[in-house]
Amino acid sequence: MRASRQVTISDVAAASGVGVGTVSRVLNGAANVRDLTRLKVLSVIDQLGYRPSHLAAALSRGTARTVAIVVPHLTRPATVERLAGALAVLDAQGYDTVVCNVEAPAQRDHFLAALTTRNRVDGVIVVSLPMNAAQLAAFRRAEVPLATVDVSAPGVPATVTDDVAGGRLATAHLIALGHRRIGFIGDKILRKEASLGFTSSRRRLHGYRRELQAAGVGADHDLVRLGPHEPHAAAELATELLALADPPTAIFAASDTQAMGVLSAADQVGCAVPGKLSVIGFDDIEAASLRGLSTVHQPLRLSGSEAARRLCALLHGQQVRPRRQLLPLRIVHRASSAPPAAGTLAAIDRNKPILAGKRP
Amino acid sequence: MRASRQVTISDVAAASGVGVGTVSRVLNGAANVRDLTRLKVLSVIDQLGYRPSHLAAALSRGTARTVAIVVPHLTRPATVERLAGALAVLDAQGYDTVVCNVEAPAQRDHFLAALTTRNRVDGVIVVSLPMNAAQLAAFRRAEVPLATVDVSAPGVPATVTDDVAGGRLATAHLIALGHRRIGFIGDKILRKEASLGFTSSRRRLHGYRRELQAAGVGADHDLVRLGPHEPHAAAELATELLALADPPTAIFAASDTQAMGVLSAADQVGCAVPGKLSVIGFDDIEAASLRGLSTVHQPLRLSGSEAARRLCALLHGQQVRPRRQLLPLRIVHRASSAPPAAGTLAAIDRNKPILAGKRP
DNA sequence: GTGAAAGCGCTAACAC
DNA sequence: GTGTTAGCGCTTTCAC
Repeated sequence: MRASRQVTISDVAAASGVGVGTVSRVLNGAANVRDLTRLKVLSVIDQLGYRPSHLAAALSRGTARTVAIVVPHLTRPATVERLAGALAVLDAQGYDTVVCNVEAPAQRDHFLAALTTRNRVDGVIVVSLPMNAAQLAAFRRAEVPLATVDVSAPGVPATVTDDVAGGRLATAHLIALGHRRIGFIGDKILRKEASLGFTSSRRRLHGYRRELQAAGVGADHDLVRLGPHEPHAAAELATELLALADPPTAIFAASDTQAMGVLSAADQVGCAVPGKLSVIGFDDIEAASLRGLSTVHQPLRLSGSEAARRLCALLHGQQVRPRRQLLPLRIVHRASSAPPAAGTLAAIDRNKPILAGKRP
Repeated sequence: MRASRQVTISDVAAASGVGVGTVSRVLNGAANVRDLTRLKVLSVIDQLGYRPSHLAAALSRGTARTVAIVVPHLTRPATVERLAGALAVLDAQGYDTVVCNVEAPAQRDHFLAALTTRNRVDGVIVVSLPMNAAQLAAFRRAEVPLATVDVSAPGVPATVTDDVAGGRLATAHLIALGHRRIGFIGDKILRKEASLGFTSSRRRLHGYRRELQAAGVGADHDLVRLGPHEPHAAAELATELLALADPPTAIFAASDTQAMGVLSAADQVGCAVPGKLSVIGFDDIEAASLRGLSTVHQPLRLSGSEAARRLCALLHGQQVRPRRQLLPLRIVHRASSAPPAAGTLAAIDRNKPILAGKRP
């Protein structure tokens, strides 16, 4: 048909005077091949410039040795850190990794649907994105193993942290320092169709409220501000908070990204950190250490690599246990948080004991 | 052989009372199928729960509709921005994208070699990584189309900026503000085996030197400091510079990441920016705008999307022209750069005219 | 508009 | 150890 065909495994077999099976064994490093035969085959491969077809091998084998990872907002530092963790493991295990960057719900649904195509990928890691029942069912039907990071789904191995506990940790840190008026800045909750459905900010807010309550600190609804995830948006909200008649002495931002915005807002309005305002974030991205931001550390990279490791186990037919893997959280106390200024402290009741037991 | 086989296209064909060819046409949305036939086939597909095999289709078609992108240091903001740009285009064009994150030379060589396997990927985008002649030859032999970002190779479509010009731009900006003692902080040049071979920092340094010379400003060798790319390393170098008997009044950092380190070092030693020290970076990553860092803007996201667009053109058999696509650079003047303090200015010759024409 | 048949290039099971 | 062979599940001519 075609003028000059590609060199195939049978060409190599013919030229080496062996069968295709033997060539395949050489190619795949199977043990049972005589050294002499191997050398002969190898030299013919070289002479003929033979290059195996990845696709043909994959079809024959029945697996592409490829994994997909679906991540929202790839460019966010926390996301890319997780991605890097997963890639490192997948790579070491010999899997190609297809990255699906999701910026909108439609995209998420598109990817999730496409990945259940048979033989497309051996497994999928889903990061932070809640899946609906239909999507989960599709994966189950397609028998495409799934592992998640930062989100749970029934029957799916998940690598998560306790965001509620993290919210409490952050809040407790500020309370322990003596703060009583503590603001919260997090993600705005959008209507379902427009949103990717992240839950971490909401859960951290929940932790914040619980901890305030547990400490007997009255919650001021006005100190909770929600907006887009971008630092600039967080900066605006922080500016509002600082302009209040009775401004907070500390702000807990639901992510380091947003905390960066708070820091820059404080800078802008000449509010000293931590002198007049303490700030704590969440995640412990690289920028946090550089700017001396106190934060709740979560092992981002590890979350990616653990999910990958667990997916690989699944692909090897092994059991994954526990189903829900809980990664630890801890406070990292840096320069952005300190006891409130004396003048502010004067306003609070020094005799009331601060609830203990939650300190980092 | 196996107890219950997967549903294949011929099962669908049989159940629909048509040939496999017709089913294939329906699957691929070919025009020449009667509506009634199409509906029938579609309903059978649904009934049988048939899911096409991606691999089989790919082998038969001869292409995996997959592209690989090889990026160094994925987690760096500039890198991930480029990646996101490329992914968006590749995605829209219907390609899966395999991401290869390179952190060390051995990994780079491994990926580059693996990607020339036949039928593995339809094309490859290489970011920032210089390739040697053997690697380029391998791609040519394998007929795997290549496009590069931020690095050039003979015969390969490249999407780049003029880093030397960028270095001059940054330096000219500082000179125009009145600075004469201008420090430079960039990447240390490692021995070849240990290094990924990035050239941008070196080229920006070159631009810095050229511009100083063109402006008739004497270059002080002691003001040029090279180290690891990490902000902390840059911070250390900046601290050294600021501790000099005759410290610089401005620092040009070869990347925003390093500039962040400079900013935090200045903060640390109580050196006001831009009061006592002006700082300019390079890249214009998101953090730069947040921190008010003056910088040389380069269109990072665009560089990724353009390379992807050009690779796609190549894959469609189209010519790509010009071979070397030069993306524009421009100064973004923010709060971190300003004229030097009066006391410092006094030391320089006010009568000597500042070379003009290079201002942003 | 549709069916039949010839690959695509490999892996793996089995026989020797 | 090594050769033989039967798939893997599609796409794509080419007739009709």
